[in-house]
Amino acid sequence: MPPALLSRDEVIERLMLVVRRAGYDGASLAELSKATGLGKSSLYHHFPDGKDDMVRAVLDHVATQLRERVFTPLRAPGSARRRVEQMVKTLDEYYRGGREACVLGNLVLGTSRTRFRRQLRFIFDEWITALADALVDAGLSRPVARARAEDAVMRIEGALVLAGGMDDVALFGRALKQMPAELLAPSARTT
Amino acid sequence: MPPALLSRDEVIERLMLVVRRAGYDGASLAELSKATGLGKSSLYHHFPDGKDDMVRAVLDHVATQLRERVFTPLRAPGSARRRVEQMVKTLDEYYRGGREACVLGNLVLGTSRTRFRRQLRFIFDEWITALADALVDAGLSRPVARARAEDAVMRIEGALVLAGGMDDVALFGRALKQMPAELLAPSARTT
DNA sequence: GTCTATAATAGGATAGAC
DNA sequence: GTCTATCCTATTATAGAC
Repeated sequence: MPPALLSRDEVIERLMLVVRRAGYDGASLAELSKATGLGKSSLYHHFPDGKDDMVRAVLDHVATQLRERVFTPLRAPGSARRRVEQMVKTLDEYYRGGREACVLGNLVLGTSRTRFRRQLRFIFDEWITALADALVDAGLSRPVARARAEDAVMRIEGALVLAGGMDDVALFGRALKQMPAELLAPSARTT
Repeated sequence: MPPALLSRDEVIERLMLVVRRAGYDGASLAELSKATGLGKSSLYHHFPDGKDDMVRAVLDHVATQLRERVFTPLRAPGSARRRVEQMVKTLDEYYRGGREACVLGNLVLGTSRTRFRRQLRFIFDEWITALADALVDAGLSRPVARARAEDAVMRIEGALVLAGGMDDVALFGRALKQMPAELLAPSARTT
């Protein structure tokens, strides 16, 4: 936002890095200020409603990024398996192999869930729907595809929590690795 | 702790209810005081190091409860399937069908992960190990049992996050329901 | 073992100069 | 659009009476 300094997107990107590490309750204005290089007053200039505004912007930004980097590629031409593998690769990079937490998960927990309910719900639903669409392309029935997509998002969130709790990023890597096969297995018993 | 009022365990139980809803960063002394009916000074009397002490006590309490209600039953005599189903039932009650968050997950996220690293890691590991032992009893190889147990804990944590984020507890119910079958399926492709 | 009172600090937010 | 200075409230923590 400052002419010659960071663009609005860059500012929001830095806010996002704080929020995904500390969550809503743990992200202080002091930290957000430090991370962006903007004084508190400058932050209020760009985000008049304070932290809530900033986090809303972060969620908008995350939604946009997910659309560009995950949802749209999931609907691109090419084999469904390729597209799912691409999603896994992108997530592995975004979460730095399990070392970084999820903004969404961090906002669901703590005291902030109700504050951002609509946005959170919408993003999760978009994600699940995009993934389910790819699985339908791969020949699965709509209900099976939806159930598996929900399961995949669950696992990703859970894998990040467990990898953080066990201090073992390998858990996240393994969960990601087996994801394409489990999502695309011929429909039978797995719901 | 107060003679004639709440026992120490009851106090800690109430602290736990606050922590699992608000997390470390979102749990203020004012709330913890209100939830226990003890003034701030009384809380400091029982937990001299303040919030950190309280949360450590909460984690000890959670570990004890899990041992009594989950880990020990997982190793009791009887069919492995029964024992896994019992775990699922207990978890469903504890998390109130997905309406309540997980203390552990809430402490992994936010800024508190490093503070309670050891305890978190230990509890998750105990849980996974107890579940894996039951699966070995059911005839699975040790590595398959371990991998599936990790996957189950992941799913539980992820299901709570996603159910919270989507505001749809049915997601949690479904995840739990299919858990016994997935854990106990004959070993083949599912790792 | 609990309380009231109080201190000390951090957090969120605003005013006004530049 | 950013800054310094300031305000107010909440938060953590302690002192000391009962």
